Amino acid sequence: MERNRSGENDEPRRRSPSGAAVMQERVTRAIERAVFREWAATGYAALSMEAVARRAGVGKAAIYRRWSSKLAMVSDVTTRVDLRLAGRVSGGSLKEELAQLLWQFRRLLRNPLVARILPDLHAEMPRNPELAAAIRSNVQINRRGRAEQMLRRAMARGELATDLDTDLALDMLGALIYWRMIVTHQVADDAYLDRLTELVLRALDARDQRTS
Amino acid sequence: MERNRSGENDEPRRRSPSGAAVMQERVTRAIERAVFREWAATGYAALSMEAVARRAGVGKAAIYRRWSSKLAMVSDVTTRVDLRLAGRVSGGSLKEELAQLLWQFRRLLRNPLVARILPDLHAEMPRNPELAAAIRSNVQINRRGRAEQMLRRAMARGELATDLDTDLALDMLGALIYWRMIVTHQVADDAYLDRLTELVLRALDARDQRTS
Amino acid sequence: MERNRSGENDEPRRRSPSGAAVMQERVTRAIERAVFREWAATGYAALSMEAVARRAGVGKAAIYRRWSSKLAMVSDVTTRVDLRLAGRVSGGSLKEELAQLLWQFRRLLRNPLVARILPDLHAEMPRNPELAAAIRSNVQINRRGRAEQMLRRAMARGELATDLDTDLALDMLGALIYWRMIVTHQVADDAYLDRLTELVLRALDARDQRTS
Amino acid sequence: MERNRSGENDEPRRRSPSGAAVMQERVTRAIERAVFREWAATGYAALSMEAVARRAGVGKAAIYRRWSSKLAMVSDVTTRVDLRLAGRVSGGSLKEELAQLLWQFRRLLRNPLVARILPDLHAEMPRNPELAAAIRSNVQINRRGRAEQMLRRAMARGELATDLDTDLALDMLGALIYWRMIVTHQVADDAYLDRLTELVLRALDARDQRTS
DNA sequence: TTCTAATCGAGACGGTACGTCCCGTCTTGCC
DNA sequence: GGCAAGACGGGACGTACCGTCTCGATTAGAA
Repeated sequence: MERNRSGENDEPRRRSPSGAAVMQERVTRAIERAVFREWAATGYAALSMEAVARRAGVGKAAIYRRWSSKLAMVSDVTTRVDLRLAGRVSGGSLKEELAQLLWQFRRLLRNPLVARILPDLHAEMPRNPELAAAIRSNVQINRRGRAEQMLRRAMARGELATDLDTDLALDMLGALIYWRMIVTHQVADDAYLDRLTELVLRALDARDQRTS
Repeated sequence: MERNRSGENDEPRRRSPSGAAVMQERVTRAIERAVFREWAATGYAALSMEAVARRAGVGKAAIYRRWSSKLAMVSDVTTRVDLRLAGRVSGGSLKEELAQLLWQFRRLLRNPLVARILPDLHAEMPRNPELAAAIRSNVQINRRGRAEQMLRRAMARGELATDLDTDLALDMLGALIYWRMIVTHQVADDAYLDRLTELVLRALDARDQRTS
Repeated sequence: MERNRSGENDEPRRRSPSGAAVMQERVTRAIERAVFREWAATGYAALSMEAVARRAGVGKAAIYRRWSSKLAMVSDVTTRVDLRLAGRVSGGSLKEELAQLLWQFRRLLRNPLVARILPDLHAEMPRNPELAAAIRSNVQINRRGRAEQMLRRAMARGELATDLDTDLALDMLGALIYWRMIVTHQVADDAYLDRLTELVLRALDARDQRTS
Repeated sequence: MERNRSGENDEPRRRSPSGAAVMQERVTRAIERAVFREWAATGYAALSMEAVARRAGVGKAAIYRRWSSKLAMVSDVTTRVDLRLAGRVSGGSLKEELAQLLWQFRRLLRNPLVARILPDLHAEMPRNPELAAAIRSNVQINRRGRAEQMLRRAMARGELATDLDTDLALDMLGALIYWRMIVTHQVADDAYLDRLTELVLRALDARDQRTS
């Protein structure tokens, strides 16, 4: 497992433009790029701050000035991926919206970086309350909020009972794909998602309003 | 993140019994215990052989004599734990058996060592094919097998349709509790398990045969 | 043979002065002191880099950054000590200068560090050409040179024959005290040095010029 | 620096002859042979008990049953060499006996094993009182005693003054050769020994009785 | 001749040190 | 004041020996 040697950094090192706080931004970008490259090359556990700094052509201090630890850096960088990969959910029926949600989630989990860092984050959470809080507020609530809105819209349309067990319903939307892809590492192809959609609708006792 | 200091090992160090080749067995046990405790405390990536040796009151060589690497040690030791914690499932109806299964799974995940080790394991699997294979064959298949037998018994009793989507059904049995307890760290109290039981039965389109 | 335990280092660890690149110099000094202390306590063969680092309150890397091996460190550090301990020799007569030389040498050998390090050095020399060369050029030639000048001055004054066997004479000046103090570990008190002075003068066939 | 591998021992391993306490003797011999071979191959510092045991085809316990440490083993084995190399001193005159003594000493110090282990012993003595006592009683007193008898014979013959400073005289006999060969590593050829003989006689104020 | 005690080779035991790498912090001098 | 560079103390890596201890087999001398 060969690492970078001195001078093998990927950044062009043009200091001259001499703008202002432009440099800091450039440094940040260079670090982010380096994190992704190193991560892909070595995996999370073997990802060393030294290698990231070397690859980015940056001092270690510049990294620690921005993030307090490898995990913090990595989870922050990851968050950007998450947001970029998330999309809007809208459609005429619960079934359509549900399918969009599941497909989006699958797309997210198919991103190799996400698939590798998510379990790391979940594993670290019980050992690291601050991280846990950050993840919960930034990622889960966000995602859960969007799913909840979808359910509420379906209730408003009469597709779902208004006394639905929302809590449990929301768990179902994330749990099965995560379990399938991250925990048991089985395939989750289109057919599986179709079957899963039907299962969820059945479990939620959904009624199709359009055909009535 | 506090580690052991010199002399803080957990083993009583009684050499005197002096029986036979008992010592080697005792050393092995001490190492296994230490692996679990260290793992729970620091996580897989930060699990150091030195800390394990220190905690077990053992020389590093004694560990390397048994396993060639951290991975080998960890995947060997891991395969022992699940079997010990698993129980039997039997009862008159699908609902009863399902409840037993869910309660057992919750008991397993409430074990702090397991709760901390499992996500680490899943995080490590995609980076480590050998470990993944070991886990899959020793743990998951075993557990999935027991759940599948439960479903088959219910089919035989007429509680489930014989064309049931078993694959998806099995996912449901593990996914939600795991998601709830390990991924999102929400509470999974008795009421939640009750609601979950009902949800699963509804999703599987189960029919209660006793009342007919 | 007790070694240092954690925290028992001899250095006060005051980082605050914060002057300039003073730190590197301070670290170097601390290592040198530690080398001498450890050497005297355990001998060259048992001198471990870890013990030196511990005693100096320094990381091992700080040592290896300065010297590539134990030998390099030791032979470099050694060459500094002799010069500091040497003194001037001057006086009206050969007898007086000779006495000064012997007393100086005794003072050197009475330094416990020197008394323990010198024989180690001589023991190591035949096994280690580089060390031998370093010692020879830095220490022995220096010392021998000063003694030779003393003899030449005595010749100029007519106290010694000009065809004196200088080689042998120089051996005599060092050999007996070393043998007495280092090899056989007998006492070398003032009376002994007086008797030795007379013996040397007799062996060299010296003539006192002042009384003529 | 290649060492022995398992099975590469030099001893034929014939247990069958089944004599009596013959085995212990055979083991002892095998160890001694192995010590010399290893020593020659690696030097004292790198001489490991494991390698000696391996080379001798013997368990480590068999060595430690005989000697308490590497140094004890080595100095014991060395002693046998010393005794074998020592000879008698006898002749008609002090000059002749003195020459014999010096030549014998040179022969001893020319033995590479002796030349390497003697300084090790002297270096270890101040750190190891037991070893010091053993060396002093077994080696030095022995040797010093033989030299003293030579001086007494010379006094009886009238070649030396009866009020001779014996202490100092004895030092001279050992000091210069040791200094020359072991400490400064200069050559000590026949011419040097001749000159040294003359120097000693002059220092002792010896009178040749045969020509008078 | 049988039994008991000692010794054998083998190798596991708890340790220490090796020289290297990386951690996260701190210092320096350039820009 | 942020930057890159890199030294700092620290700790873990996997290996080699240390000196001790345990093992079952072999050998010893006394009963």
